[in-house]
Amino acid sequence: MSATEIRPRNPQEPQRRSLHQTILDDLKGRILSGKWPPGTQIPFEQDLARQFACSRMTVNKVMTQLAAAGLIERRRKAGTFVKRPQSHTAIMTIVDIRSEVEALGLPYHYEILSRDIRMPRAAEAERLGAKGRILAIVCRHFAARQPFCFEDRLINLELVPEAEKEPFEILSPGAWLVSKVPWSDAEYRIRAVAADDEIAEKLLIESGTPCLTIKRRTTIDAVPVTAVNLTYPGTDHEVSARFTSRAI
Amino acid sequence: MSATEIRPRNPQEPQRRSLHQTILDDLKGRILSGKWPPGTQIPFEQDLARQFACSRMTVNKVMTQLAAAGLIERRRKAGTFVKRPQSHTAIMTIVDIRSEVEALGLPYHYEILSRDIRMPRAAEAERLGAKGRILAIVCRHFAARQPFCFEDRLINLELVPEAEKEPFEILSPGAWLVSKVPWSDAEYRIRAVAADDEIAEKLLIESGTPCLTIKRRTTIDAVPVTAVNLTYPGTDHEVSARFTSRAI
DNA sequence: TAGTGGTCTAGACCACAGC
DNA sequence: CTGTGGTCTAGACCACTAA
Repeated sequence: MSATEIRPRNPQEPQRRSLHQTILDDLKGRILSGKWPPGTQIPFEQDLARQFACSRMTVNKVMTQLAAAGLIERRRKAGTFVKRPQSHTAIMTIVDIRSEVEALGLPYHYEILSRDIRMPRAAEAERLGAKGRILAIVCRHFAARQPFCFEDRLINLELVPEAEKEPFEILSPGAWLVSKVPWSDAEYRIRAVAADDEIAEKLLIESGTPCLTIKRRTTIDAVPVTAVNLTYPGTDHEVSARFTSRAI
Repeated sequence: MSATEIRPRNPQEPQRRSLHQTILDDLKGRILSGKWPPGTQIPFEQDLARQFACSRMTVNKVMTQLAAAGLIERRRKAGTFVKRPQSHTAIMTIVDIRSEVEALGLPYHYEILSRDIRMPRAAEAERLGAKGRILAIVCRHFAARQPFCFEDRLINLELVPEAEKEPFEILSPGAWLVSKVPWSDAEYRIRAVAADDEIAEKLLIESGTPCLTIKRRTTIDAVPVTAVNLTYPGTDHEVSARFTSRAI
């Protein structure tokens, strides 16, 4: 009879999660973990359907979601590829207004003030949200020979052990991390502060000058990657952000 | 023959947009426009399938997307309903730290300092992004009898004409707008400033005190709704934001 | 218990971009 | 021209829950 045809799913597999979710989690995991770095070609729908023993429609639904989420890019005939994430700066941007005014080609450099590998102190462990070994870096960024940002960063060495050997000569720690961990979540806390003596000295301003501080904590799948405090001197720096009630 | 059965789509309708997109835009439009306010029950999948002359699977795909986007909420047996948007404060929160410290139940009030209906000046038209009549409101918010926010707001009367008659006695302009226009997009620009004389007077602080300013512009489908400048005195106020590399 | 959403299929046609 | 993604269907079974 056609009874067996009517029940296409295998009844002896109760499957807690939906097939959707299983496939989605699988593919998403490979992308977020970096196992499939940006540019990687993802198998064709037909192949995936065979691998997961399901219909192409089911795979297609997952791929549609991944594409809508911006994790992959699809082109007819060519195939499907892991997308390079638009960095957070696309939606959350630190604008240096003097830089804007002086247009392009401002000479930029930065210097590392200190670099330390250690177990975190209690406050640092709380700040980062992890208790394992950390890399603590303090540095200054300059634009047009003027200091424009003081950076105090903790990096979770258990998640990013390569950071231990990295000299950060070419890329600043932030830029290097973005290249290493392209997909991540971030929490921001922004406030105005009056410069204390240390900050004032480092940023060549007077104590009490208004500054903008940004505390950012970055995680990937809820695992802390890095925690950074950025201090921008004076009133010429601006954070811009954009929130959309979800594009579809 | 079964040839006609093999081609279920009507060939004389070339349809530029996919059926997906058409249905999605339709439903999305009714939700965003407020024609279907939060809580409204959306027709059942079967009914929608009949209305749009398509299969339930097609409708289901759209509904799944709307649900993933947070615009609707679905419950088995009960049906599908327009969701009340979690306000932007859920992802972008202005934290008053003294309020947190003093826990719940701080006495709150606010006062309107000025209220003006007029055509916008050039700078205001640019700030709002619209040239029609505006309602300009200046007000102060207090917590525990201390001023904690100075607000300077423009409202686009062409989009929200009801604001003209609204006394804002119960709800502050911001809260009132959220109730009127639940779904909107927002751009933020945040910076540290030194209080000028006017701000210092209004917030009962000394000139030059660091303050946090937030400029927010709110749009709905790219049409400006309101532009507001918020100034928080001192260093005890914090903006927190959260960015996720897109949840799926 | 009945009815809704949730999932899945096997197959079909189409549009488009690489080859 | 070939193969990929894009779309759509008619129907099936399942899971949950409100009534």
